[in-house]
Amino acid sequence: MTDDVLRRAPLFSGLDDEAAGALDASMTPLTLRRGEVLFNEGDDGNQLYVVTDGKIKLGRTSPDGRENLLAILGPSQMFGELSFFDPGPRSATATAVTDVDVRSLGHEALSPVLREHPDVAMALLNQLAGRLRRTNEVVGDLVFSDVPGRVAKALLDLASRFGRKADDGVHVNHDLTQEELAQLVGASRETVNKALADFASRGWLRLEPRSVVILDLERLQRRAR
Amino acid sequence: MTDDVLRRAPLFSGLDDEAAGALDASMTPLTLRRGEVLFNEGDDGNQLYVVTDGKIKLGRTSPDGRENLLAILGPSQMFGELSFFDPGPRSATATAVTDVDVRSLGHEALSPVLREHPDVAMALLNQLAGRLRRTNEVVGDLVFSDVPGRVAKALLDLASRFGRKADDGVHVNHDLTQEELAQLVGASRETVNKALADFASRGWLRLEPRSVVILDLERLQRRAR
DNA sequence: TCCAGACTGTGACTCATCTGACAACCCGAA
DNA sequence: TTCGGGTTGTCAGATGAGTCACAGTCTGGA
Repeated sequence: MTDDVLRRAPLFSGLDDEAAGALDASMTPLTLRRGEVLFNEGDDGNQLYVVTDGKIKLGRTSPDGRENLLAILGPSQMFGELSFFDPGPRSATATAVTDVDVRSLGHEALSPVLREHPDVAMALLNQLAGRLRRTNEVVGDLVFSDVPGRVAKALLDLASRFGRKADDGVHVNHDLTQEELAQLVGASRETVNKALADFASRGWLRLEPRSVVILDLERLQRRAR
Repeated sequence: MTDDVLRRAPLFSGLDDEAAGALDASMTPLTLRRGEVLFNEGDDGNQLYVVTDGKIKLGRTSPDGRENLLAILGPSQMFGELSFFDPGPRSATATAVTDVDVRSLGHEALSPVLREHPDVAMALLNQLAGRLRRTNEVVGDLVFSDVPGRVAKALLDLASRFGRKADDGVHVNHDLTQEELAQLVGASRETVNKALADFASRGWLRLEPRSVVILDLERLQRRAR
């Protein structure tokens, strides 16, 4: 049920059922098709969103048109908070990677909640701190790791969030093209393709369209460091 | 007065004089010499710090010993908040770049303030969101820009925070060795040195030990993009 | 005042990654 | 069933930046 998905969002932690219900009621549901854009880098807007189903990608475009993905977000994850807490134009473009359902929340609706429920503010601080931690990690990876290492790391991250364990390995339906995967790790599609092919030839994983099956988690983890 | 410096910290915005005084009183002052380490990556600890004088660098070390700087912090700036809001080991090492004065604050002292002053929580959310924005920007730069571009950008950032305008240009006493500057932009010392030498030969800036004078802000800005 | 150690400046060599250029493939829509 | 666009797989250069290896310079202590 999408209600469960919502309740699992950090935004709702620390709220009793009544308050959660009230907050939920003030959110607007929204559906997008794969490829549709929710908002663009540079847009105004202070809505905050929670994914209830599907995946969203957050990306930035360089002056010369190349693209870089900051994150892939799945159910229960929040985005759009930057312009929400630090008013200003959106710093990234949000695009649907699959068909998606999201809920949006305006500034007016959340502010009173933050005032009355300090726990929610704490949960959000916690959430942002965690996000900052992970982003710092990404910076480190870009500086220290080579492309195959970053690809391995990205696959493991996707696996931990979207993977399903099966007899033959961990099935990761990431829904990303190799082009998108490349933008996510900050490399060219060709180089990422070679890294994937290499992993596959070593028997660490099996490639499928927009999906991989991880066969040897151990080695992939070792390659990621 | 250091009190002014403190009051300018986001932590204190939204507090009336009384509350600010109380919070101030619960902070412990601390002095470090250039090179001294305040805390290490991996340490436990949930203190939050505010710089009152001097500069602190936050850095991470890769498994093979190379180093990467996440930020250079000056007066009024806060750090150590990650382990504060998202309990866990410190994700970076904090080292004094110059002799420094800082104030530290324990979790026990701030929690009640957050509960009673929602404005402070909002200011902190705002602060973290801003930090996240800038870190995302850094990720983009690492992916899109070459080393000279990143060096130019770093110099401009340092100039905006530590620069003093004079007749012959903007004097930026960054107090960083070229090695540190290189770690900040994620490049080798040699490459950074060459970029700086190139900028100097074009007349965009004049090199001084641990300091630069920016002579042509315009061009440097253009090179940064 | 002198020295040692830490910084800065610069070259030659190497290598990972990007670029550009194709061929092969797959799947959905006419 | 066939066509076409969006994918995936590979190759042969080109190149930015890292590493190594010095020499020159500055600076703070003894």
